[in-house]
Amino acid sequence: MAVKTAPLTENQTANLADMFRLLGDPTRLRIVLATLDGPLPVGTIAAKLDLSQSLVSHHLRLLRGARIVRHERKGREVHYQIHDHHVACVIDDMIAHVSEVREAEL
Amino acid sequence: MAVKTAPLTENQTANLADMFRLLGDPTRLRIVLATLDGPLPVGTIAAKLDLSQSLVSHHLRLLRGARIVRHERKGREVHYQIHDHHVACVIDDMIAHVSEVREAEL
DNA sequence: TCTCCATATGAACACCTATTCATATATAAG
DNA sequence: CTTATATATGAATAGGTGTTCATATGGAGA
Repeated sequence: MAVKTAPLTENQTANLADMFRLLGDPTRLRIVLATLDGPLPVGTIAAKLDLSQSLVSHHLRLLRGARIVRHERKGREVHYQIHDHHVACVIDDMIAHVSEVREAEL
Repeated sequence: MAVKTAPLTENQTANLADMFRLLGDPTRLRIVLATLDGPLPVGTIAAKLDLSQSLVSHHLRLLRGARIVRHERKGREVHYQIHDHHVACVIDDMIAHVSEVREAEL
């Protein structure tokens, strides 16, 4: 199936690149992957990934700004989860692609 | 639909991040988007996007290494196109996501 | 109020990388 | 072999950013 590609505006291209760029850092990507499992407080994410609380918070701020994750206060904690299932799909597709490439290599 | 996420190995996560990172640069993304239209020689891509030949070549090298694009010699020219339709799908999904987000904002 | 805990934020630095410029390689034609 | 065109490559640099450390903010309980 050929893909129809209507030309994107400059802003659309920039937004698109931003999304990819934010997912392009290994640490940040690990954080995003962690938020796929469900709403998790910042401290739990940091502990699970063995990262400093500050670093996780910095990254979550960026991810929040791009609407890759959503947050919700629960008492003193702030729980983060993937923003929507569309973002999750994009990530899953890329995982599938990477897997296929690896298979083709072997 | 909830997404089942089998934990990825360190290498898989790194590969995944690399794919996203390569698509995360605006200039490189524009080049990738251009290759969606079909096999194009380097010079044509450079001209169409108003970029230097050297810059385009550098980026194509990286994209080739990650199997995001494929190349084929045609006489003196080297034609580039998107590597496979799976990569095209990932990009289209992200475009759709960005579009949806923009709509939700207005 | 004060204290504790969880998270956010600001500044500073070190590293990475996108870009440019110059040059090399490769293919085709005379 | 020489010339011309198309692409690739190497080095150098300027700007961006991921990380750390220190500190601030904010909610919960006494």
